[in-house]
Amino acid sequence: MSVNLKKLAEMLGLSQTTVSRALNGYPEVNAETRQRVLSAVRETGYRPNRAAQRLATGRAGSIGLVMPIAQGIDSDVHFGEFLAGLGEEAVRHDFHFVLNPSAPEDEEQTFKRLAASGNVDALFLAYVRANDPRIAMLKSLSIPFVVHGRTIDQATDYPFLDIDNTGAFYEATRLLIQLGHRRIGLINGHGHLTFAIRRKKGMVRALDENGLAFDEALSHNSLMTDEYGYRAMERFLANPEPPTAVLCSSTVMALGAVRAINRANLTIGKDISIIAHDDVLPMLKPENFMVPLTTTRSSLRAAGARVASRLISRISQPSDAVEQELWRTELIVRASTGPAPGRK
Amino acid sequence: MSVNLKKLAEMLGLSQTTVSRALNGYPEVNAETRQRVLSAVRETGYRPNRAAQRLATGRAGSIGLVMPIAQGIDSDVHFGEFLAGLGEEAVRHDFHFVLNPSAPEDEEQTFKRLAASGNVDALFLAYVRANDPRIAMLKSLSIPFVVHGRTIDQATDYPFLDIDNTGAFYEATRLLIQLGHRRIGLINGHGHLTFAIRRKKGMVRALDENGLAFDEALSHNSLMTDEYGYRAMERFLANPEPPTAVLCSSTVMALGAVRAINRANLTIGKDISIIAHDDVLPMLKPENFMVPLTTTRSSLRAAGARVASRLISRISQPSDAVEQELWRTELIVRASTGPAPGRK
DNA sequence: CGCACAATTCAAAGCGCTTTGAAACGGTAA
DNA sequence: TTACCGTTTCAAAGCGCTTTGAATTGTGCG
Repeated sequence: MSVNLKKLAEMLGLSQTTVSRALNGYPEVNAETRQRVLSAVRETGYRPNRAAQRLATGRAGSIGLVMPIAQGIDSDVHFGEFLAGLGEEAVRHDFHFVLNPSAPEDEEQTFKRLAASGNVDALFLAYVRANDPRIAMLKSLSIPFVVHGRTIDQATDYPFLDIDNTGAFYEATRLLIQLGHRRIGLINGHGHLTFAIRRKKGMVRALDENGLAFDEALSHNSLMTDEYGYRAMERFLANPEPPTAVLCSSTVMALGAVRAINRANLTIGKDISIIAHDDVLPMLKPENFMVPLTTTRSSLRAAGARVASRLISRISQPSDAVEQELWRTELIVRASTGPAPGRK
Repeated sequence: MSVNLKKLAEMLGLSQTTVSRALNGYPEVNAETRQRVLSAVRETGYRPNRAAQRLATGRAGSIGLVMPIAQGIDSDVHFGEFLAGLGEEAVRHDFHFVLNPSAPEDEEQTFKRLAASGNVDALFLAYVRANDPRIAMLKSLSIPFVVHGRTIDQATDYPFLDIDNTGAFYEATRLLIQLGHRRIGLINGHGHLTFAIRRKKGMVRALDENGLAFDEALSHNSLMTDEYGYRAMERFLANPEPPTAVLCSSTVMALGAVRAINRANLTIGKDISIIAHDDVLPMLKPENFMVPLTTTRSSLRAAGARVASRLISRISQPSDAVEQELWRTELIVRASTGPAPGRK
């Protein structure tokens, strides 16, 4: 059995109160006493029991997140990358996560349970859908939270961090149109997720402004993996009027799309242009593609770190301010975009 | 403020004891009483406070893991995939994780803290090194743990789950040799990690048996990303005597290697053969490569699920049995391997 | 010399739950 | 009737910590 406060106090001939205060940096403790306590801690390897601490203070030093997972559901690299960002920041404040795996259909329940459990000080929500009931629920929970992304049809009167998805794909599409492209495909994430909806919106807007129509036959929605990227592109290329350019919602999907293009013996940047959204995944850099990829960029990891930081500061100094951030993305032109074929 | 046991008991005109027992399925509670309690719980939305529960029982319902992360350290897809496996299993038992981010150099400390905190019932260790001090530490901690991987120079008298890395790369190398390859490169993970060491060992053994020598100039160790795969392959190809075949420790690295090969205008499976270890990452399937990849396969996610399952059963029924599992890998031949050039 | 006051320290209550040991109750055997 | 028993319920202790309110000591000053 390891040492606890009581024993430690006995050993030192002090009361638990004093020892506790010495450890938690209260000013009313004699400097010398504090030193004695600290060195005793070092000798015995004493660590406060977090559960007890939590019960006593009500604070947990942890951030709760729901991890969407179930048998048969593929893991998402993007989730991992975001987590890395959260972690990077949390480690600096000695916070940890309570990762609650949950089947997607139980998520709402899981959130409730997590909040009520007293296990976490704050919650974090991702994979936002257009009209997401989980947000109303979070608001009712009286525990700080930050949403990554934001709803569409609903009032956005809650703290969030989102990137300007509409703007990103608007700019990207505009660039393609300027380059003379008229038929542009879209390989997107799941259609019920708001980032996907907004990206499409941005694209549609740019098309509209130029008198072009969005062609549903050149549109794909799915989990963002290499494989779906490949299949989507393959399908596009089989179209009687194949696109001369394609927008991809992730470099992971772009990977598959590129493969399909190569297999069709087309040249990227010449026969067909491609722009992908780059979440800055370390394992897959756009500049390292055979033909370096033009991208709209925004670091997912940085977003994670920022969310963690906001959550943590919100915990230490509760406030009702509804912080909202909308990050711009960068449009970085590399070799995968070029003038539409038969033009120049 | 939400309902707690005391209030609930008052409302029902029962003692806390009875309510608690009713909820935890003790037999000595009148069936009717139990029903009353359960419906009251439903109405009030009562959730037991986990911290209190934990303090009282000493059990936490959670698995602790240390997430190696820090600013400037890239996240690892493989970690995410393993986590997905852990999650898949944990969700079925209503367990959750305490994810403690930690800078790699603090990991030992973090483990200690985690164990002492009372926050977790079990620990999990990955990224094992040849002679890993963390294992001795875990053993001294008197908390169940499972290691993913296993040490090399140390006695392996602790519970682990590992795959037969040596065997995997031994077989793979043998296949290449049978196909006539004499110069084989190795693109591996970090050199201090045991899986990398063992894979190299397997390769060396097969070479040895055929009178071939391992050439350090055709060997690369690093984090397993696309980019390093590319650079390594590029370097190999610049060698005065480039390899005719290459072994990759991950499909992610293979991705880069393939790119380098393409860029050099060589044909995979003809000019150069490639075999990669496949962790079954959903975002990157070997059969979807331009030239489908021959692989040694073992699902990282399945390993995660298995580790979780063992950890959980170990928690519910403590035992001293030291379970050890060594999973065989499958060698799956696809189009990326062919006879050595100038032979056949 | 005695009192007010700051500096330290302490005992005890309380956080919300589980669990031990005892009590209450009706029924049954003696 | 009394003793005994199984069933069901309860009061109270305790998990390890924080925090409140009081006690103790030392100091400066009138």
